[in-house]
Amino acid sequence: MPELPEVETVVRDLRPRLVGQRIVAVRAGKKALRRPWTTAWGARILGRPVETVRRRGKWIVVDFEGSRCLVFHLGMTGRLTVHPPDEPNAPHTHLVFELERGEQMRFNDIRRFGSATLFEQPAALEGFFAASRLGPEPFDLHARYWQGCLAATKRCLKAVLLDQTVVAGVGNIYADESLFAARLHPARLAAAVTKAEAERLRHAVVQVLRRAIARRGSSIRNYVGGSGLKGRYQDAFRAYGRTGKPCPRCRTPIERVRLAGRSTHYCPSCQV
DNA sequence: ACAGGATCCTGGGGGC
DNA sequence: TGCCCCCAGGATCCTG
Repeated sequence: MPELPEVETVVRDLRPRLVGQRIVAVRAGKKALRRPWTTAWGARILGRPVETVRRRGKWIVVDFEGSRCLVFHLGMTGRLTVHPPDEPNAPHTHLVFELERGEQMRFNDIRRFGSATLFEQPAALEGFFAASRLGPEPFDLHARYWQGCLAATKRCLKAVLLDQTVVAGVGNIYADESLFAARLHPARLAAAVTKAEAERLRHAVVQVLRRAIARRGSSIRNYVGGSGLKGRYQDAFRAYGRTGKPCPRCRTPIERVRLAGRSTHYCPSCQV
């Protein structure tokens, strides 16, 4: 579910609620997440103040004083939210972190594609990102690197945008919205686009992501920010989920196809 | 090496 | 109402 704008919103919501606070208790449910939570990890983060809350791609990083960090991925249906202690746990709550002031940060995930992992050192986390070959942030995407990535693959544009080793943070919604904004057909062979088209797409991704962050991301079914608030960018979609509705540029009905295993929405007339 | 498909999971919606 | 099928903001493993 959550792509870069949603994850960024969670991070911004959590930051003022967590930084400077200590975790006084951790409780874990029984069901396994994507990467298994190790019971002993709870004890290793107790009593240390949270130093920073940050984002890398679709990953949420909570750094503690003294070098340990907790890293979350929200998968498709994950939520990381802060609640008053007397509020009952929603179904599918897998981890509860009790904060010293009494509130609780809860990790909830219906489909359990998400994960929570402890790293002992920042270097271990960097090693993990390096091992998974996590690509650069979209906002740091250099023109030559990007053009090189496009030129070096036989895949279509949609598949390249979804590839986290090329650029980190773009998912199905923002891939479609970026391609629409750049007026590029999602099935276009990446290696066949001109330099000008590649630049159009690079700028479109940044613009779409910034606008989505400004609206706190997109809430279609499960997503809420760290404060429990929904996003509003779903009301600004121009292609994603608009199958059969008129293209906001040329009124041609938006079409839907399957590309790179994912539903893909585009205007067959003005995306070329 | 690369690209595409299957797989992990649960729940909601549509059709019959 | 019930059942079955398809669909979903993602990443990883397996195959050809």
